[in-house]
Amino acid sequence: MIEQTAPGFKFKLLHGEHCTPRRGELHTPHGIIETPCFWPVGTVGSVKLILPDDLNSTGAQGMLSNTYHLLLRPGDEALTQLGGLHRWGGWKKPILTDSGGFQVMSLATHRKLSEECVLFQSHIDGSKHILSPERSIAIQRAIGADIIFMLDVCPAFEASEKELREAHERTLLWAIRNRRAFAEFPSRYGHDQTLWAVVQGATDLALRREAAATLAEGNDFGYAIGGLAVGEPKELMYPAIAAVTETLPIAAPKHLLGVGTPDDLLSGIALGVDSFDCVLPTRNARHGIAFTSRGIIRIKNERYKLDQEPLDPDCKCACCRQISRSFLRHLYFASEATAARWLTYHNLSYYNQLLTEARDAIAASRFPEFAATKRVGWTENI
RNA sequence: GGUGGGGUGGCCGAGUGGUUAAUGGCAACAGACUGUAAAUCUGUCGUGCACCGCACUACGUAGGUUCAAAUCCUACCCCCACCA
Repeated sequence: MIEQTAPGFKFKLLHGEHCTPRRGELHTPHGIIETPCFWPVGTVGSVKLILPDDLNSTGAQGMLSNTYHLLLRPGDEALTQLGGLHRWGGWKKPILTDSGGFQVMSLATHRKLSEECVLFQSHIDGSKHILSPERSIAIQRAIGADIIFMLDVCPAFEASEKELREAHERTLLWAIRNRRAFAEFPSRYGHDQTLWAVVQGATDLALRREAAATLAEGNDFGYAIGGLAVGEPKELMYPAIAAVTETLPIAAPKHLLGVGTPDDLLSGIALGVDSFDCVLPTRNARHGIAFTSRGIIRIKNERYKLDQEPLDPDCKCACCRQISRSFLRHLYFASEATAARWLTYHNLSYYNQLLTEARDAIAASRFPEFAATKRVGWTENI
């Protein structure tokens, strides 16, 4: 069995040592995560609309939060005084934090990028905040996340060749500073943290391999694949993922940032990805979309007006056990917050059920067959 | 009975002679969303069709003035307020 350790952490590959898909266990100071797994996104320290207990019952094993947003408020000083996010936010399972690298892209109009750092102008009050590899590590230390990511530069899909190259090179240079800062700044709350590198390179396979190979020399505990699902066609996304997972060390856990749809997860798993995070199940829930084993349901659509079926007859979640599509539609149009809450709860439950089944399928060496039966694309569930 | 105000597309509500099939908002219908500036945003929304265009019907009702009217005039109907 392949296993790698770091203070407070262990990643055990239970299946897929020399091939994909992989089935594993990621031991963290806040519990063991069965991989492949999905991390729901709680940008400001909380998954929107969902209480920690409910998040727990969706089957979520961890939560991803965000450095930039928590820097703006409450700020790292307050976080330190409050004892870190685990203590402050009530979520006791593992926490993963994005470094703020995504905001380099998503908030491109609010930042200035230099060789040294990113200067953000707050989208909330216009105040200025510097995010450098050192600052990002310091803030993630203050948050107390189990897994923290290196500050990277995430290029936009439309980025020019030159911008792409710069983002790639800066990400590699910053990796060194990220590691140094991680070594210099101690963890704060008596539990260990682990630093993962972020691989960029857009859909350029050579660039991806180069980034992965260079970063691998740093012997980081885990790796994240960034800069995908930002608008590029899927035919380009999947090879980019493969280029990275093939190049990185087998023993290291690999996270695919910001992906994706249920089908993307199945594809990612097949390519050797161990974990995912994405806003899709939560954001789309608020926008009236449910993911189901038979396709998506746009609950606003008229055809669900008198539909007494549950969202997904095969789903075991509390929503599918208790209320119908028509009632959800009614709640949605009545602008009841519970509509979005039910849908968020269902979507997260659905994602986690899918991954639980995927892990079982991997363990039973029948993942390809399993995945084939689960792919639904973006077809509508009627 | 008198005086004043008002009747606009499913609803509310702008518009007081000419780029008006008629601003907005709501409702309705459809779509987008992938490390969350998003419980947000976009499109359609009188009818018909050969539907990036054309035709028809529309601003209480009926007439009238005018090259041109939701907008001006007359009558009538209805609603609201106040006064008798």
